[in-house]
Amino acid sequence: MMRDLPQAASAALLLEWYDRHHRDLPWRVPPAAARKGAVADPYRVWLSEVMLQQTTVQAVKAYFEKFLALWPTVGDLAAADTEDVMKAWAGLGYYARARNLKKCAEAVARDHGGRFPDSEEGLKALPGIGDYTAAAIAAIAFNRASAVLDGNVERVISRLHAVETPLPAAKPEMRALVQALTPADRPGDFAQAMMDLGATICTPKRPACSLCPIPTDCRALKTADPETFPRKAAKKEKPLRLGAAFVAVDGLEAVYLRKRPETGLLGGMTEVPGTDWTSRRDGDTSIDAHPFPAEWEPCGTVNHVFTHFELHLSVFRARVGRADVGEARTGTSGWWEPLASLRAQALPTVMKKAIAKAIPHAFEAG
DNA sequence: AAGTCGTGGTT
DNA sequence: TAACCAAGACT
Repeated sequence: MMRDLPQAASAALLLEWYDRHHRDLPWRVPPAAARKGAVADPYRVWLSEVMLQQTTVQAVKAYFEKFLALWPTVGDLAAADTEDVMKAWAGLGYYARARNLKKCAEAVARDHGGRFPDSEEGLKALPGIGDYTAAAIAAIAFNRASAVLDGNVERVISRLHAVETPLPAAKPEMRALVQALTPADRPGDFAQAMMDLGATICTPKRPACSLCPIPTDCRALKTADPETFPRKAAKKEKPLRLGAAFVAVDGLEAVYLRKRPETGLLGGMTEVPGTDWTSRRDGDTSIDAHPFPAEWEPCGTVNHVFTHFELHLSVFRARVGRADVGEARTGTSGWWEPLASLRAQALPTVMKKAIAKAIPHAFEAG
């Protein structure tokens, strides 16, 4: 029988561990509640999974609650103003996720009668839903035995089987191994159990193997140093880019802001005027690149690390009369935003840093 | 298919 | 502290 295979035994042991040690998270239906008939809401599962892409649980919690309060259903989100969605997402990073989130909600409302597709294939056809997220929603919200493979599961499965192939080439191999391990019963809890195991026991560094519920079949534990899995290619070092940002304040304590292009880095988000960010060390970062004439004074430098480069941003500040601001040099139209409402804008973290450097009290309560 | 795309916490 | 990397998707 299936249950006598080592794989089935591991899945069962893992589910038993999950019943006792699962993390309580706002978007989850705990095992005990599920046993009483509680069912996961696909909207909540989808929203949490998109937010959790490359993002820590801790960072997601507050955003998840905020989005749910603002838009309780996928229909509400579909009907929302995109700019409001970008404002609510500001600070969470990877802003293409927010744009795709909105597009996905619209597609679900328009093409699927307000209900998420219940198959992996149907889900993956939606914006912002890739291999992982489609499998996760299918398993957690629709009880499908799909192979859920994220960074946690890659670590767990690569250690269980001592996979020598480096990532990302090893993904198909790992997905097949996960598929073979996934039980027909409780596939959603199994997926979440694998991720909890990876997050709390089978950690990247110093894994707590003595607390692992499935140590018996772990090849990495027997034959090698578990910490060396998964194998990965060495990373490239991040180049340094330089730039300048200009914080203009008018007599009414308002800051001049503008909107970035819809695509690319920080696409569709709000910024203060500035130079391009380049590797050059000459005039491009100088005060001479200001957006309009004023007595610009240097406020210091903001350092910020993006995914593929590091930025040293020179910040300048000036008192500027609104009449002195011409559109000719800015290239795009902007607006004056009062300090009191600055926090509610779609400002990415790097821009909040720059503004705070020029106006230390800019984001204080009030 | 390798590069692009944020941010913050941990070690 | 500098490196690592977190429930990846898209081009």
